[in-house]
Amino acid sequence: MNMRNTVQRSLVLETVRELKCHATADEVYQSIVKRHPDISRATVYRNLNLLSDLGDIRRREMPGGADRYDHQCHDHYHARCVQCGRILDVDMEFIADLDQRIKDARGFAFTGHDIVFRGICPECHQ
Amino acid sequence: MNMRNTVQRSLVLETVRELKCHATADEVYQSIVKRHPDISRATVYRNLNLLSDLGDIRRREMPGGADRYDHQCHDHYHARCVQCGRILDVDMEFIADLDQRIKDARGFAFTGHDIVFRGICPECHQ
DNA sequence: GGTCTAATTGAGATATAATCTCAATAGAGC
DNA sequence: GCTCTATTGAGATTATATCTCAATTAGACC
Repeated sequence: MNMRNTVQRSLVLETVRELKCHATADEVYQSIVKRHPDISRATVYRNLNLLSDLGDIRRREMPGGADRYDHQCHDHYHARCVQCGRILDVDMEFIADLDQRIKDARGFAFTGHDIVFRGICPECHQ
Repeated sequence: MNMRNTVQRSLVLETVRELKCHATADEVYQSIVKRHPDISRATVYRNLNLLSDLGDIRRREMPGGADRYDHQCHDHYHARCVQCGRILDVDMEFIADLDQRIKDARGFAFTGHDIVFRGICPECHQ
């Protein structure tokens, strides 16, 4: 399977990088469609998936909301405002050995973990 | 606003308790509809929300999947099989002071956190 | 540059999760 | 039993994401 460089694929990658953090697929689409009105949502979704698989960007599945796409691929934690849904990076060291603290894995083969803090963001509690 | 005891509300609560752990709204609905074919999905969703607000059950929003409803209301962590989507409880002490380790809260008022481990469950890696 | 071929795209249908609308129903207080 | 209004059922709607398939096009080869 020979991968091709397409205008659309480049646009998706550039846009995720430009939007900096935690853009949803729809935000990426809305941003691209302003300059390229013919791009299809399906193309945006397809390329977000492909670029995530390639490791160029990282998909962050969020509890209670749409998936986010992050130009930062390193492991880090997030906070979500329960009022507006905004996602912020959390400034905290990554706990690499957290799964070692599990007392009984019951045959589960762990590959990673996510921590999402809940709270109210400054904008929301006025 | 006087809350009423309805057959449907009782069924939803009982069913979440019977299904023990992590049932999705659809699983609750499918379970009830066998004996009460006239119940509406909307009623199940409405009551799951109401009972969660009352604290009788607890909603667990899961990254990459439907919300789960838990008869156990205490804080604990979960693991999700990235192949089949199954959710399991994790046997690990709850880290009550985790949000104290955040270096810069940037005005965020934290109310809690969720940890979801990723991995492959025993059934899936055969 | 022209041709070939399969990867990719766009448009729209489909799937899934959840909520909303509104007329009909039925708890609960009297 | 009567009344009031919370609640329900049916179906429409919204949001998120994927799938289908014919048309397009990137890249290889000449």
